[in-house]
Amino acid sequence: MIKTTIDDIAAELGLSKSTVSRAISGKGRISEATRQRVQQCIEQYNYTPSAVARGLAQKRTFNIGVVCPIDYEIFDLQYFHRCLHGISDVASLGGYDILISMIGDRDISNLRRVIENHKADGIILTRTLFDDAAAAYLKQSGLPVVVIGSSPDKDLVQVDNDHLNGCCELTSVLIAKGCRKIALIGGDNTHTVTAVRRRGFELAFEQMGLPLDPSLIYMDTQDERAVGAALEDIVRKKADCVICMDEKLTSYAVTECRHLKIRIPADIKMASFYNSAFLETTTPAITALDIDDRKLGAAAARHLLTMIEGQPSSGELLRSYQVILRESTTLPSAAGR
Amino acid sequence: MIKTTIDDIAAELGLSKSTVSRAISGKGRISEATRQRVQQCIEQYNYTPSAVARGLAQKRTFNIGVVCPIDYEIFDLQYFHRCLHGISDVASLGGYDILISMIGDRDISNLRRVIENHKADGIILTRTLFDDAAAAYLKQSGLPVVVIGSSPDKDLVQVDNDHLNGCCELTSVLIAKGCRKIALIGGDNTHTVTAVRRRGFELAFEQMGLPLDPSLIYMDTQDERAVGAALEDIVRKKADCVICMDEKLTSYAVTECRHLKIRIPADIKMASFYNSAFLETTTPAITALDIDDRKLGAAAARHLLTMIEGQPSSGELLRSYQVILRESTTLPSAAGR
DNA sequence: TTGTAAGCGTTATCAA
DNA sequence: TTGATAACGCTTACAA
Repeated sequence: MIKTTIDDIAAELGLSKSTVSRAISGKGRISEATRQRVQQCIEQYNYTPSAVARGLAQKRTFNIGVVCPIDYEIFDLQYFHRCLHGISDVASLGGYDILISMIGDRDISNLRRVIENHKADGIILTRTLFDDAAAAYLKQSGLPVVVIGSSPDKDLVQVDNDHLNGCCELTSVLIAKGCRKIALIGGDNTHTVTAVRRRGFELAFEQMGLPLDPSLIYMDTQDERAVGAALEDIVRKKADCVICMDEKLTSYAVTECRHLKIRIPADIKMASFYNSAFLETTTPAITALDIDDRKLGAAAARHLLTMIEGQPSSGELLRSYQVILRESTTLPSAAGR
Repeated sequence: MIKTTIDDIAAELGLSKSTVSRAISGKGRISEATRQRVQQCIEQYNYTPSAVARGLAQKRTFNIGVVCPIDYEIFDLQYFHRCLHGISDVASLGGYDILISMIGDRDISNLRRVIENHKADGIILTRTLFDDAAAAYLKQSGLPVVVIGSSPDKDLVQVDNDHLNGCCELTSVLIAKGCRKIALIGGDNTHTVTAVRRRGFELAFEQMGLPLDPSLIYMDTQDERAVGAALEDIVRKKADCVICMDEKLTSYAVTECRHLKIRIPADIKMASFYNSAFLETTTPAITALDIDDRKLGAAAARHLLTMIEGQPSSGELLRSYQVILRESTTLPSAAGR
């Protein structure tokens, strides 16, 4: 089963291969008659052009690279998968495929190989860290790069959800519901989004002109134990609400409340700055900020393709979030159920 | 920043590009002296060969395609991610990169594009369905294909964990612990693994020479409601143990038990045919069959690379599973905690 | 509108 | 051991 090439088609039709090429790509003037003939012959012979050859001729690969951190946990994976979905939608529209590079925190060899071998026309980073080895490497590579999330490096094109205003909005809603002593449990300090979420939280208090008790902010609480300790402290301080920065922390907090016999929302209200399926099925369901990760991925891919075409891009801040209110923050009066 | 090519290196060194090519690839006889000179020059100029050009010359892409079902749920994603990790390990050793095709149940256009444009040298399928559109398409494509899991199509090279014996072993352990009325809750009937797991369950009874009550087998219970209904039925029939086929079903079952005030393991024991981090943190921790997905991915990639090199492969059945006993199946006598 | 021919950056064949 | 030279399959000036 030897592959048919553009020469075969040209020979069969008695045309030159440049004519066939033009008929396929639609570039350059071509009579409608021959274009039809070519089209028909192509289908008959089941001819499909080689992307490799085309790539060599056009100095392109028609691949976009997506970096997948090897240390992604179960919760991150859903985010990643949805981003990928959006990226894939846009990429395939442009005739691009997706090349995945799995990288560790320090070992970015898979990414290097892709860049060095010129196997992708651009790269998307689905998260950024402070002191990000991948981001630093990509920057000096000169290839078009889009990061999803906010990178400390403002030279990189960024596509992000407006976490600042989203978190501010959710916090404001809780304040409006009467919460005054709101605690915040924050995760990984090396992730840039952590800082933004904290800022959004603080912003809500500033906008409402309310005092904020800094001792109610718990940062870098990564594991179950840390969350448990924070929660005990929070209860001791008689906070009326606790917000966790992501669904992992929230799940820890819910479990911990169960252990400590703290009732949600009767004893304390709870909310999450990142929604997930888990939060709607748990008892009680948890109020959360919902973000459309697929849109985020699609936007990133769109910007990357633009840059690959040679046009500049300045990134984008998407407003595709919404506050979803659930039982965990119902008012005391309505907490009869 | 114009890319340096093999010609530049050749010119700089006063060699022909074929010599340089040989020095790099190591193929053909070359004096150690020139090989060193070339090596040094390459590093100095920071030259890296174009994979596209090499691909065209060798009629290869150095990509392996991995199919990612778009409908993967949160639980599947962890399995997929670990497979991918193993695939990536082996692929990068062979100088290959990973091309991801996201496909729907029926819409395999992203996969088709990869195949038609000849963008991958082989494909790995991480799951198979009965009546699998992707598998059928790949088969007729003629490209090397490895499926992870057991496909009904025996023409496809399969790499799988030995679910049959694994599930049989877990079931046997439970029987040995004194369980007699063991119920089985099974998931998606369109997934081939579902049938294998059921068979392993039955096998344990046959091997022990014990009767099996078919009415305790609940198949195709996909959602929470179905699991809940099954569980109520199971309790009514006074089963002493229930095995769920995967961690999603198990999580549903645990939640349902909580609602129904059924205590695990005091009232009923519980186990899962697929382990996950979730099962060790839940209360109580759930006995499960642990499978090394990363090894599975690595094995699949190894077989695929072999096939790409032109050698035949007959697949592999890995025994990398282990039964992990946890609280959910402790004996009544020890259930004091 | 179509054809010719020169790339694109490698590898492979065959001489030297 | 090295060097010409012809592929590999496609695109794209430039010519006809």
